[in-house]
Amino acid sequence: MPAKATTRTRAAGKPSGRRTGQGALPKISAREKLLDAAVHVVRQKGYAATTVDDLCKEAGVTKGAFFHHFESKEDLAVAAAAYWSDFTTEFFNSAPYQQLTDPLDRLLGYIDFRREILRGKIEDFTCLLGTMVQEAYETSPKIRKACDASISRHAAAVAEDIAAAKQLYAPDATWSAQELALFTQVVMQGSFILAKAKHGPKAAEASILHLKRYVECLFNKKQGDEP
Amino acid sequence: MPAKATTRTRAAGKPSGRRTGQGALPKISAREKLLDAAVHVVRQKGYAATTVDDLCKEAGVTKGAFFHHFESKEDLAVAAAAYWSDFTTEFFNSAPYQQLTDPLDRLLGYIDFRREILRGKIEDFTCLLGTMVQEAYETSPKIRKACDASISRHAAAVAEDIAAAKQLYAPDATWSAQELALFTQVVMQGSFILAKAKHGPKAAEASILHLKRYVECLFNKKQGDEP
DNA sequence: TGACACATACCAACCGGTCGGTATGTAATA
DNA sequence: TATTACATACCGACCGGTTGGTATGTGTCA
Repeated sequence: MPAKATTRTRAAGKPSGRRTGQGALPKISAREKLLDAAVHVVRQKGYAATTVDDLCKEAGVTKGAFFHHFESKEDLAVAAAAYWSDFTTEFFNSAPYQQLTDPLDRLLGYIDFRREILRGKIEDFTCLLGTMVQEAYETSPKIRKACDASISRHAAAVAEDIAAAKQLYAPDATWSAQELALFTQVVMQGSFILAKAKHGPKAAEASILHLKRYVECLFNKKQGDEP
Repeated sequence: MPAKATTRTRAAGKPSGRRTGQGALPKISAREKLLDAAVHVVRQKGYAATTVDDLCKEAGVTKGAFFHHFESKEDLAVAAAAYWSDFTTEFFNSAPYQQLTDPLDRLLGYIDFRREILRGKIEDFTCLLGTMVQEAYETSPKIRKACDASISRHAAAVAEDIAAAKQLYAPDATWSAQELALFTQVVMQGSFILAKAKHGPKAAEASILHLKRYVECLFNKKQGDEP
């Protein structure tokens, strides 16, 4: 029952554009509904296999609305990458590990957190950017660049903590914070592919644990076993 | 003129089935030409975006030939996964690092080798399986299973060396050879995604170097810096 | 009243797959 | 050896449904 209520809140069809200011239902535009739909459907079926009609159906809008807000399917993909980037930035910024004061704790907390959120359906925890760039890197430069920008943005945020931790605990190490941050993203993206191949998150979780152990190794932490 | 001659040799229509035993031209069937085409085109455009006509054109055969050898596009994808698996198995089995006698040397040689072959066009060094499973894990169970089987086959080969190295140099370690082998594949697959996003292999190379450093760490090797 | 945010109706190109047919090879029979 | 019978490999025109995209209508709000 709570589930149904939650869904209805912003899903169902007709009386969509009600109430501008007052109290409830801040109104969700067709544009945002389509972006939400893209985030869900593309992660499930892939970009090329997702049709404009699929997205309209999922969003509960018509094709007219789609092409009113987006020039093309490719245009929507670019917008979805930015939308996803904003969403995940907010998501990780408000995650519990951000409260930790030590940058190395925060980094390890980030890695733990990424492992912990591997729950539920695969299309709900995998990454939109990795999915899209894998398909479109060659055929659509715009999508490729949008995905690159969003991945790099997230990596840069991780790199900040890495750089701070390095200055504190391993100032003379030869590796760079930038590259290590990208390596964390490599492990995440690779984990998603393994999760898809094996239809479950187990191998992905184990891989992220390996990543954690590696980071601890780089910072000369003792082999702390705490799953 | 040589170009035309070369193309004619195995492409053009009529006198296809010549010479059974004698000297030259062992004859390449339409089936194999289509599998080769799939390996190339799917890695470039993705599975869903690759049309049957694309593959026929690339292979220089007609649609009739396609559906004579394969029941469907999905059927070809499954066959291509096995074809790819056979090809890569042979490829890695005959790689130079296999000559090394120490299993840990062989493992590190494998990782170096995987980094070294990140050359040329992206679609020529990325993995068909990762590309296909990313798109089809949910929509095509057959393709998903075929990709899983081929990835697992390769991982199992890597796991053999890891297990042997572990017995020799780290018999009491808590990690399993199986999981570490899967982790190497996670790093490879993730590296390909980063290479696609950044349109170049640099970040991928750096990540595979991190993987090597991690393996050295697990085996208590000193930080050997030798790019 | 005009700009905006949609909905409806529609199209041409394209896609996976089918189908009738041909060319060539092969094995049995006479 | 010639004939028949059948199998394999392949061709390419064709089909119906789908796809991204367009043209046009309509209600709402400033």
